[in-house]
Amino acid sequence: VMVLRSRFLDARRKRRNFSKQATEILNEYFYSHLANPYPSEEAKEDLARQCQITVSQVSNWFGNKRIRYKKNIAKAQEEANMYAAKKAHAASF
Amino acid sequence: NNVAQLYPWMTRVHSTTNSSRGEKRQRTAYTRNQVLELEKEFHFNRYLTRKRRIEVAHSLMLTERQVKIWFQNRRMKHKKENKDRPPSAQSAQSLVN
DNA sequence: TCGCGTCGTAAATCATAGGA
DNA sequence: TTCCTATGATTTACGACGCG
Repeated sequence: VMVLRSRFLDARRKRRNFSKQATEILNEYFYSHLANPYPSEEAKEDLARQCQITVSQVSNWFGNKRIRYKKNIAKAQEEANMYAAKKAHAASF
Repeated sequence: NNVAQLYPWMTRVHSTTNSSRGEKRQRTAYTRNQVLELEKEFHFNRYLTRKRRIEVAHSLMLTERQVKIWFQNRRMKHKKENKDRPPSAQSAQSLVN
């Protein structure tokens, strides 16, 4: 279909991936709250500060993460196990 | 070993608008013209009267519900733009001295 | 009880970033 | 450079809850 959408005036084009550290912080929170990965407004604000991004971006990240996790449970679980192992290792010190 | 489990949030929640099997929820993409007209209307007034909503819905081939929801979403978008956005004026707030 | 408002999110889709 | 997938943002559509 002719998606001759307004390819102009779209902030999405200036998108930049988050820094590796930011993604790491978000993933650690996500996997350490896997039973209920819905950060409160306050938690989002904390994450936003730590990651140097906006609260909206934190919300977008969690929304995308949840949906994509569901899209491929198997693959996502590998990552989940990885973070669990990492956490366990860190706790052993 | 495998710490990941199937928590309730991981289950589909929207499957279908109603009735029987057939999954896959479809998200209709409004045409450029529909969005253009809706934006014009929004610029005119952020809230629609029942009467105006019916007129707009009919002229754009949308349901009243779709128009109502479009306006609700549009208002939220507007709010977000004027919130996360305005670091314009004075970003000086971190003057802890 | 209706009916429309906000808020937070689901799910699909868009648009580009980034890497082989 | 050319694909192709990963990723962040935006767009429809609801559910939950508030208020008049």
